[in-house]
Amino acid sequence: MDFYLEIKHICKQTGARYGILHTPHGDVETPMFMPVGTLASVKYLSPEDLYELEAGVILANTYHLWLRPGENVVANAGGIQKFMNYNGPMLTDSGGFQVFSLSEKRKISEEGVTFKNHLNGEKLFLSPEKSIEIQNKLGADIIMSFDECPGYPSTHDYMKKSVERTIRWAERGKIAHQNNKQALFGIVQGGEYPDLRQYCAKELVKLDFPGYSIGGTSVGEDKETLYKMIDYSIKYLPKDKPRYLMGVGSYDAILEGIMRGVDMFDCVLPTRIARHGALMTSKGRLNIRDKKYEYDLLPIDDECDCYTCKNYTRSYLRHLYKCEEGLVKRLLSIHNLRFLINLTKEVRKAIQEDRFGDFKNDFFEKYGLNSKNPRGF
RNA sequence: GCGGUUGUGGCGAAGCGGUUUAACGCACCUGACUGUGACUCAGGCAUACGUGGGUUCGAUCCCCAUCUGCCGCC
Repeated sequence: MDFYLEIKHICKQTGARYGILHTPHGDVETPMFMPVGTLASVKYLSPEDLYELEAGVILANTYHLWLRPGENVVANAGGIQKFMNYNGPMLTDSGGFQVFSLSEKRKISEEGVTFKNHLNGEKLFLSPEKSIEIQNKLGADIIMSFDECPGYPSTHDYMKKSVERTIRWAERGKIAHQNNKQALFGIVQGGEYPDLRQYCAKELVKLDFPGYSIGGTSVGEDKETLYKMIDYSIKYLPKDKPRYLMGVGSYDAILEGIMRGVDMFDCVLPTRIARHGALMTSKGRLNIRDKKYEYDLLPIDDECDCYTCKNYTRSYLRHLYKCEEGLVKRLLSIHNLRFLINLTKEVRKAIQEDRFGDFKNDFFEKYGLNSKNPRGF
């Protein structure tokens, strides 16, 4: 089998997992953070940048690639890795999140979701089978079940119906899945309701997926609720399969997730906020456009080893940002991604040395994160 | 020299006798962004009605003078 998670160590202090995820496009260590490249491109970064970042798995999106350039264009190029010239593991999201994010332009039925194409208004229909068919053609190493991602909060009544449908969709997707080189993950939904999370997780486990995602997260819930969602889901998932927490990229939530047994994270946060001038640093958040950096010749973060921090000053980066020079988006994206990748790297080391609990506490203390100020990013 | 025209916060630009804290853009200063519809969204600052008179219960808005820029003519 080309795809499996090899658990190498479990932290005696916390139970957090260190492992190696084997994929057809190479091995990656977990826990890991996966940059998002929706349209087969991590915005402003080249594959060479991604290699230097040690980015590992890159995400792309079924819905967006379906619309442009179309899955056949990608298949014609030999699959998404060849198409975008990234020789590493990739993952495609199913389009389920777009049911949430494009909620004003869609209608959900048992069969699937009717979308209004956000580019030209054209009516489109995406079903579990269609999503899998597209993902088969895109050819990523890891693909996602087509799920419904309800907003937060949703009523128990609605969530129950939604979860039952998501489970049926997962089963339909599994039946439709034809490419045995791709690992299809089931997605646990159920909002903040423990009974629905349990039900969903158990039903999906019966279908025996090679990995499981925790979805319905990062849709407006607070951090404590997010952590409950993880807890309510993860305890029913098999220990030998990878767990992927979808859409979470703030560093505090990543650490909390890892402590709870999560192996994989993805998020647009580091790249999106970078494009808007906000940076994650070992001293907390920094906004490069702030006037106080006008004459500042220090790097963004003196503890960072990224290309940007090794070569550029805050003063220059601020100048680029203020002048809207495109280069700044690349340089800042590189920094934020490297920050999270380095964080998970340190976490892996801490897990192997059975001190992840201490690491997490130290980190939170250093960043001034506590119950009074629970917010990282 | 004569005629016309213009003059509103750093810049551009509404308003044209009585709902104005005098719009709105840009710039400037901040904040947000969590399976990317995103160089987006939100908020804030600002010694702004050329100057001096006059008409009016009331003038950015009307009249006179003056200064400034622009256009045209001798």
